[in-house]
Amino acid sequence: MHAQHPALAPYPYAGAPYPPLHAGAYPPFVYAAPVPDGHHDPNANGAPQPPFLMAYPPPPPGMVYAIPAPMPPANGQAPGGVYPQFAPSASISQVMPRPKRKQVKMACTNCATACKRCDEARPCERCLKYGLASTCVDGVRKERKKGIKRGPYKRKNKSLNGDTIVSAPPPQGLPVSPPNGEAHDGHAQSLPYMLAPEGYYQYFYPGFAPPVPAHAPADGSQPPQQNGSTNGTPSAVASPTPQAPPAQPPASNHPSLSHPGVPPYFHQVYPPPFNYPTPGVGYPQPYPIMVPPPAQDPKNDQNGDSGKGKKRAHPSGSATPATNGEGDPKAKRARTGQDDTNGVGH
DNA sequence: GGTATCGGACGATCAATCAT
DNA sequence: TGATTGATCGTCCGATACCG
Ligand SMILES: [Zn+2]
Ligand SMILES: [Zn+2]
Repeated sequence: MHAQHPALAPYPYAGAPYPPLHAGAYPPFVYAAPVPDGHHDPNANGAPQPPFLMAYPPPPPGMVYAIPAPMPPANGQAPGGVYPQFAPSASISQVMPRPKRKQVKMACTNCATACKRCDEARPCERCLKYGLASTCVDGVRKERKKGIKRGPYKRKNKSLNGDTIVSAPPPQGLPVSPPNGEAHDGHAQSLPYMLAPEGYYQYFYPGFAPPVPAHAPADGSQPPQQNGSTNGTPSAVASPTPQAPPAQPPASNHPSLSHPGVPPYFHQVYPPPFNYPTPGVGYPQPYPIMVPPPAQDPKNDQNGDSGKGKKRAHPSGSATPATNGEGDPKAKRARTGQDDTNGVGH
C-alpha cells in the first residue's frame, strides 16, 4: 500500500540489485539515430525530430544495465549492481540488446510460487508486505540432470575484431538441440562489433555509427547472425561478450571504472534511449514511434514476454494458495526438464 | 483498487564437449 | 585441464481474472 513509485518506480525493495534512479547522475543525453524506415513520417506521432535528444529512462523494473554500476550499500544485500538498461523499441530493437533482467539467486518459496519478484533479504520485501515473513524461506534447488548426451558443439571462433565465425557442426550430427541453431529462446549469438572494455558488455546503438576507424564493418560485412533468420533482432546484438566477460561475475559487481564524476554510461556504448521527454518530469508516455509493432515475432516482444495474459485455468475457488500460493506450491513445479518450456513451473 | 493466477520469456547455472 | 557450448532449471514479467 505504500506505493512508492517515484516516477515509474521499479520495485519497492531497497536492496534492489540495481542502483536507485538518481536523477542527476543517470540519464545523460544521447542521440538516437533516425529510424531508417524510409517512408512514413516518424513525427507523425508527435515524436521528436530525427536526431532525438533523449535522456536515458529510469531503470525498468527488474531490468539492469549490463554495465558496471556503483556499488550498492554493501549491506550484504544485493550481490551486484548493474545498471538498468532500457527496453528497446521497434527500430532500435534492430540493433539494440534488450535490457537484462537481474534475478535473485533464490527466490523465497512464496515469491517463487507466486512468480513474483523476490529479493535477497529473507523476510523478503514481498513477504513482509503480505505478512508472510514467517514462511519466507528459500526453497530447494533441484539438482541438474547429469549424463545427458549432447551431440557436437558448434565452435565459434573469434577473429581479432571480435567477429564470431561459427563453424558449422558436422552435417549430420544433428544434435539434440533446436535445428535452428538457436539455443532455446532467443538467446541469439552475440556479435561483437566492437569490443567493449573489459568487464563490460557489448552495446550498440541502432544506426549509430560508432567512432570506429576505417574498417568499421569489421572486414567486410559479417552478418551478425549465424542463423540468418533473425534480421538483427534485439537480442542478436549485444550480449555479454561471448568470450567470457573478463573480470566479473556476470551478475554483479563491476570493479573498476568508477569514475568519480563521470557516470559509467559515458564509457560505454549504451542502449538507445527510450523515449522520454525529460527526466524528472515524470514519464508520460513513450513516443509512439518507438513502440514496436504488436507482436509478430513472439521472440521479439518488448520485455520478452509477448502476448501474455491468459485465462485462469481453474476458478480459484478451491485451495488457492492463500496469499501467494502457500497452498500447494510444489504442485506447480512438477514438470522437469522438458525442453521447450524450460523448466518453468506453474 | 488490490491480489491471485499463470504462460512463457529470459537469466543463471553447470555438465558435456572440445581444444590445447 | 581449461575453455566453450548449450540444455536445464529457476526467476519473474505482465496480461488477465477475481474479489472487496
Ligand atoms: Zn520473496
Ligand atoms: Zn519471501
